Amino acid sequence: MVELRADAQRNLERVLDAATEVFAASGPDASVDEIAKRAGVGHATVFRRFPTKDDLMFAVIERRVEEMRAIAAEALAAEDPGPAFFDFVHRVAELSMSAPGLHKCVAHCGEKPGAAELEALGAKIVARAQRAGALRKDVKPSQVAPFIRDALTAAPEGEWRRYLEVVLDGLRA
Amino acid sequence: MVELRADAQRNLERVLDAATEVFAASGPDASVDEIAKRAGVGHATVFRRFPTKDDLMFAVIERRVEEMRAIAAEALAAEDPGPAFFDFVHRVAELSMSAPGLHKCVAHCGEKPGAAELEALGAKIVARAQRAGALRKDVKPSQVAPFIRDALTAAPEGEWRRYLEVVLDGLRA
DNA sequence: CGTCAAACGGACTGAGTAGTCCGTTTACGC
DNA sequence: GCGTAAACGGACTACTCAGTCCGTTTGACG
Repeated sequence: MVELRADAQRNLERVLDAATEVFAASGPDASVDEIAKRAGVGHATVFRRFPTKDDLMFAVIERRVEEMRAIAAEALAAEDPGPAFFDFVHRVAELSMSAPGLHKCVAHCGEKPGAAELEALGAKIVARAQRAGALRKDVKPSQVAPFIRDALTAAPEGEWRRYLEVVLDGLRA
Repeated sequence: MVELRADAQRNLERVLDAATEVFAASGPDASVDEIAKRAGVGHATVFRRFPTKDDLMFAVIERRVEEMRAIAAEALAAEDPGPAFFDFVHRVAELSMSAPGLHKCVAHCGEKPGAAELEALGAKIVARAQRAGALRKDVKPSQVAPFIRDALTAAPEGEWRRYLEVVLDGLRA
């Protein structure tokens, strides 16, 4: 990726945006044609940047992970660890629950780009909030993320926000 | 279904068995060809009994529901309501967790044949166990099934048995 | 401008799959 | 056995979709 002509760059972004929307809505079975159409390009253009559909899916996920990493960094930089933790969880939950199709995509391409780092950042945020006395200290920081994830995936359609509040209340000091 | 020639009857059973296996393993994306091959018949034979793939999927689910209904009836007939409840839950959990692909099939064909009756039977079993003093009485019988289902679907790969025990312990009087 | 490589996209290929057709085989009653 | 309707299954159609090809367009740069 040495340089990219202006039109190519623009189309690349359009394709990624469209792919995110479509995969988020329809999961990994969405067709490349539909994505190309929504992006306003021919589907050959999609395949020029992403040799296979899986590569495209991978790129979409990577981008989403990057967003989450940014939110995590923000939370780590915030001055008040307690509220920072709760805000972080809410934002990440909102982001990931707004795109149920992407969960299936992640499952589809077993690779989880950057998942480990994200997990580690989450643990740091938890530990910081615990030290600040905002969270109970008898749970391991690394266990909080899976715990919340489980609660979200188990939540019945449209009820995940309530579930999340219950879980968060349970974690408060 | 007035009468069925002996060979037709045999093939019908083979098809249903094969479809159950294949759908359980690969979910709703499994191809009719594969099912037919596993059943040892041509795929036209499958389509003769089940005009569409969805009809076949529906039949497979119906059959599974029937199995569960039988287990529920047994639990209701048992003399000791407490153990009957726990045994019922274990057997149903084992049955449904042994076929993860079928969950996706159920989701695929929105129709859930007999789900309501099954739910009602479950509630009866719970209520009976509560009256016998084996279960805590501060949960509504109708809430127990969804609760357990959530725990199972949320369980990480291969950990569902542990999760189930925790949940069941929580329900004991 | 004029040039040219980069980028484009419509048309094509090939694989897979749901569902149909029809000539052949087989169970079953007589 | 024999005749026949039921059942069978290989071949066929129609369609979708991932991925390729190639003739045309366009942005960048002198």
